[in-house]
Amino acid sequence: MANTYRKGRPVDLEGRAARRKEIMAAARGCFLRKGFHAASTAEISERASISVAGLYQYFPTKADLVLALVEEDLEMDLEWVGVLAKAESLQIGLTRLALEYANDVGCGDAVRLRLEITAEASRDPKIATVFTDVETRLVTAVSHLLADRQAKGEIDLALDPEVTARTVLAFLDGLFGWIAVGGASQENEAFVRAALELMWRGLKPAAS
Amino acid sequence: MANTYRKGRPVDLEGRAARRKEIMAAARGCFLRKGFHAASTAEISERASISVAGLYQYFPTKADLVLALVEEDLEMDLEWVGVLAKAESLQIGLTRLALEYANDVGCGDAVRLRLEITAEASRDPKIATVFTDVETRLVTAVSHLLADRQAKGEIDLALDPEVTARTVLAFLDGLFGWIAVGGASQENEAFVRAALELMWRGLKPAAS
Amino acid sequence: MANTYRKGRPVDLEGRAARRKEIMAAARGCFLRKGFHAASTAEISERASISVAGLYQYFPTKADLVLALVEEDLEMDLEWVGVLAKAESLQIGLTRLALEYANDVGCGDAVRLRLEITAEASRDPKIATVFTDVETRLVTAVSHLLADRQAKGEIDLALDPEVTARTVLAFLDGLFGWIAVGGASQENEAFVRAALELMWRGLKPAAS
Amino acid sequence: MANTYRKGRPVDLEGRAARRKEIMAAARGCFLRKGFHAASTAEISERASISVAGLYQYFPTKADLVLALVEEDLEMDLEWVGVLAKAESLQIGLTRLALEYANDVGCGDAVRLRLEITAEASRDPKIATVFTDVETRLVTAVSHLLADRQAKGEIDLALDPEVTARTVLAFLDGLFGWIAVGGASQENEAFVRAALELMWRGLKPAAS
DNA sequence: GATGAATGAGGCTTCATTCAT
DNA sequence: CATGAATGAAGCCTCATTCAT
Repeated sequence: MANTYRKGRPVDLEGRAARRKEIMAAARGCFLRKGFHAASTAEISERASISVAGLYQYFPTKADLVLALVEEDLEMDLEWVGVLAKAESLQIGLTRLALEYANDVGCGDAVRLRLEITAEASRDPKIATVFTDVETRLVTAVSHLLADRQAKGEIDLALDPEVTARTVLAFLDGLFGWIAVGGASQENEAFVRAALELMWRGLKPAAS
Repeated sequence: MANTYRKGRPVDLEGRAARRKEIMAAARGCFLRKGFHAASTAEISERASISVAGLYQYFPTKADLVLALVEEDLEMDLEWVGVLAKAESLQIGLTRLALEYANDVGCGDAVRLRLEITAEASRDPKIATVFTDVETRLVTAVSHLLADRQAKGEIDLALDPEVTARTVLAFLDGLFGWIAVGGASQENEAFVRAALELMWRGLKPAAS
Repeated sequence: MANTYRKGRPVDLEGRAARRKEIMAAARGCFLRKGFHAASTAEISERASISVAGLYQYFPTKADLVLALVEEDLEMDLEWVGVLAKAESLQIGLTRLALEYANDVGCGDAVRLRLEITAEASRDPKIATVFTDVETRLVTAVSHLLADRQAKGEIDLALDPEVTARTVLAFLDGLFGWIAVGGASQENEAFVRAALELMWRGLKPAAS
Repeated sequence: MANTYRKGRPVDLEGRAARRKEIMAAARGCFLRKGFHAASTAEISERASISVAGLYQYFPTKADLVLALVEEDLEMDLEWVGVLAKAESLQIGLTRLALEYANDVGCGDAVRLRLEITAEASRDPKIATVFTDVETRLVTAVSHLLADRQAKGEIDLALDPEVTARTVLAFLDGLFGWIAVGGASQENEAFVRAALELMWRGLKPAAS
């Protein structure tokens, strides 16, 4: 009945997806330790327990692997916005998220990879496209979030949502960047609190 | 007075230093367009109008060339602090500096190179050392600057100078980073003004 | 009469043979455009609408595929001899055949493939064997043809049939080779006519 | 005085040219035994007693090496024409040249390489260009040669020099091709004599 | 019988670096 | 000091082939 029958060995979609993830995880590790250019396909495939030729059945090019990783990484930012939207207040939610981030070792990795991504985006046009695309969506999402919080009286109504969204995002980028490069120390928590506090003084409605 | 006499042909110290600078300038251009790893010594030496072997008489290793560039680049940050110290007010000086920066094309390059440096610092220990060293000095300098301005009533006395210094530096890093990768557009000026304004709301003394 | 009964699912001999031909046709196209070594099994199997693994069920090795193609190609030469044998006169038949050949685009392909075959025959012993074998048969066939025509007074009786057969074959090889690599132009017809005319002057009985 | 002075180690023009020749000789051997595609740069450089990287200082690409060889090889054909022009009669000169060729082992190699070149010319546009270019020059040269010999009464005046030039060249290509692939046997001499004799019957003035 | 998945071996090319001139 | 020449190691990618499904 079904005409989707195809002769021969059926495609193992699950297996392929899993292997793909494995490769991407391995690649993330390598890129993290060496950067996109210094990490070799041999290294990546070894860490992924696959042959080099096998790797090329999942990603037609090293550049494509990088690109997939970049996309995946950038998409994660959008998830934060969703999390923040559900928080009782933006300040509380943001602080919680930032602290969680500052203390998790894996998150430091994510930030360091982001650094490499940003650097590469300023050279490779394809990566730049993906980068700019996600960035635009991110700004929009945060704009809406801020507008929402303005309506709730958490943020000064005089601030333009979009410009402020960019400002906040830039600020967070800088903040996490400093934490990631300095290495996660115990002082990070104090630093994060102070920095967010300062930002918040700029965001909240002018004292009536 | 001291006997500086030396046998043989005198070394042309000036010439050497000049050539060194030329090489570093050429290297900066290459690293900017390709990154530290993707830029080759052949490429660099060609841009510097020198043979590849000649390059090795000024820098024993490609890594050393990178390091020299990193140091030079980071030192420039310290100069800003000096400039800011002489401004009539920190807010005015900072705004002027930031706008100047946002509009200059060459400065976008500097920021993009900084991105590469930061990314590399998170991997190479030697670069990390230089990086952290300059960072520390920078924090100290900005701390003093802030303390100075606190004394003049420009900044809230409740803020701890050192932590605030880090916060401000992180914020500026994020700000310039966003400008650099987005490409210098005309909207940059509005963005910079808004962002600094927001930061300033957080820094200035609480309305009495 | 003989008991041809066989257990299990009967083999679809026709289907197999057809598929084999398809693969060979696809391979011919690829080898033509890239040569034996540069054409990949992936490319061939794609053109043949079969999986790479599937290809290996028809030909145990790429070399075997090449060999099969070589055999098929060389056998075609023998067919010409048959055609020529039926012509009213050798000169007329040969001219007709040559012109037909020179004007057909597909025949240019055949000649170009023959070039590759000859080149490969000078290296690979297996191909050389097939090549020499067919060549020998060809020479024999043409020898008989020539002897036959000698008897009819079309060709000088002083010429040794075998040596002359080789000469004629070599001449035709050269002729078609020049046409094939030069690309089929309208001048080809004049060239073919002139060349055959010259050859014929050498073959026909000395003016009595 | 001379302003051609250049600092540093002077270029060893002789040495470079010699090395270049060595590499080309090695490449010729490899290409002969395996063909352009099957012969590897590793193999070639080993036979040339140079590192693989070193090879790339003389030829920027394997394709360039092939091209250089093709050019060199094709140019040799033009030299024959010069030799033939000085012969007492075209028939004598050609026979001498052909026999010399048929008996020399190295010449068989040259013909086999020519086969590969012709095959490759039908695919690679660059090689095709060189090929066609030399071919054109060759036809012109032989045309002049034939016209010259026509004036001396050696060749039938009714024959068009250019078309005949192509015919003769095609014939010789075919002839040498058959000799080269069959391997140099003792019967070659008889074959060559008979073939040339046949051709000559077609060329010489009609018996008065 | 036919397909998807996997892989060792190898191909071309480039790189950072050295050494003689 | 500066250049030409050379090279081992490595990088990305492809190939012919096998094997489980």
